[in-house]
Amino acid sequence: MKKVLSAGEQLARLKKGVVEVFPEEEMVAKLERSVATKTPLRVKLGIDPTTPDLHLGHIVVLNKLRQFQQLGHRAVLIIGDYTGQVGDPSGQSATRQRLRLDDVNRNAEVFLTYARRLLSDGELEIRRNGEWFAPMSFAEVMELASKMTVARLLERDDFKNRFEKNVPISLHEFFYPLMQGYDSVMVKADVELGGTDQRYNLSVGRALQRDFGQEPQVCITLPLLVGTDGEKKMSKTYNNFIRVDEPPKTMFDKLFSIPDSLVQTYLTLLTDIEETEIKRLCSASDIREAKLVLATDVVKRFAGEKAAESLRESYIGGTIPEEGLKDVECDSESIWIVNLVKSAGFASSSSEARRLVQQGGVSLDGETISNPEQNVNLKDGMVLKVGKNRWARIRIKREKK
RNA sequence: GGGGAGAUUCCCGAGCGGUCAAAGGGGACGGACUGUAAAUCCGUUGGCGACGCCUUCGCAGGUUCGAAUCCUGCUCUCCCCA
Repeated sequence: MKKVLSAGEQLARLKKGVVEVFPEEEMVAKLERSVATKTPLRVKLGIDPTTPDLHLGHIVVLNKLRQFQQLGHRAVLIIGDYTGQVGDPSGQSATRQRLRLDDVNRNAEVFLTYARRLLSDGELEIRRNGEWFAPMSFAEVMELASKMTVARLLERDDFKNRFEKNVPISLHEFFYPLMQGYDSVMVKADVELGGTDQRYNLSVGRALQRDFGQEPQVCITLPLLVGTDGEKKMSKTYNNFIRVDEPPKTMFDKLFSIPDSLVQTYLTLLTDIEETEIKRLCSASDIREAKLVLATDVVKRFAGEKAAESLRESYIGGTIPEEGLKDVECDSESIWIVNLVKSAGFASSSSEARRLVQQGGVSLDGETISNPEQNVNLKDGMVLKVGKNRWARIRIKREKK
């Protein structure tokens, strides 16, 4: 392990990009004790695997968790296989559809794949909250429920609004914050991370830990990442997101194409680059340099150094990249252009593919194909480009034997 | 329980018997310009190997040569009164 930084230095690094550390005095105390006793802090992050569609917005908190690891602390990642079935009511104006355990488990696998790429294995503990919720008896559930009052639950706006507007609140939704808080008790968390929308849930964890005779955790909230449109929060519904499983080239291009006003935020929340360096990059006359750093750094996390560097160089040189493109398999060397675009997943219908071709948005190895009736001859390794930032590499599938 | 309004293509929203694949706006996508940014301009926005054909206007029937438009029933949503 590298040399241990002082509590003050650690705090300064950890505060980068965060909205709130509360209570901050307790954070300082915990860090000081950790340095003095050489004991890592247990830093909890709970994730409900409610969707297989992960985007960079989900990565912000993971990134912060990693920063804790880099300072020698222990990451405790909780997969909410039970809480996921309840559904977090935070920010919801109606009861969520409940998920089945199979779905939750499948989503969890996807999530873990990416989480492992970002976090280091060393100080990592992965727990599922079904581990303690599944075997609970009704009596134990009642015991837990007795720790919370209805008034405290109704303090939070989403519940209050629903209650006042007579929108139903199912009892199981009331349990959600309690469950999340109990997770903190079970893993004896020193710190818990979450988005700003998690403020209430995080504080319930503190209260419960105190009830169970533990030292309460410190809560850290992080901003919700703004989407590529620069306005609304990143979300699938607004179609302003960058998926984590995006082909590297696409991810690079999307990151490069974000509005200038967003560059500083993205660098702060998605990379480990220090604040002074970020300021310098963003105040430079040519902001493209900052975008280049951002795109390279983020892509490196997901696709590896080699692909990221290759993309960076191809961008600087204006050439077609060697690495990082999505592959499209074709079994014939001659194909109708419309079908090629469709099979690459760049159009959902022939009509749409035709339009793209007619509008001059489709090119093969840099040569624009404008006739939608055209059959093209393919060679293995050719690059298909659609629009400004959708690319794919052609792979001819050879029939064996 | 009583009374009223409405369900239109991704979203909002016109259309009220043929000229409707359905105005307009938003969004999205493509092109030009640029810095693969913003702004601006132009174009596209149901499907089909496609100048023709097929399927769309809550659901199911009916009237008509012809229906998103008229009639009947059903489902759902919203508002007012109790």
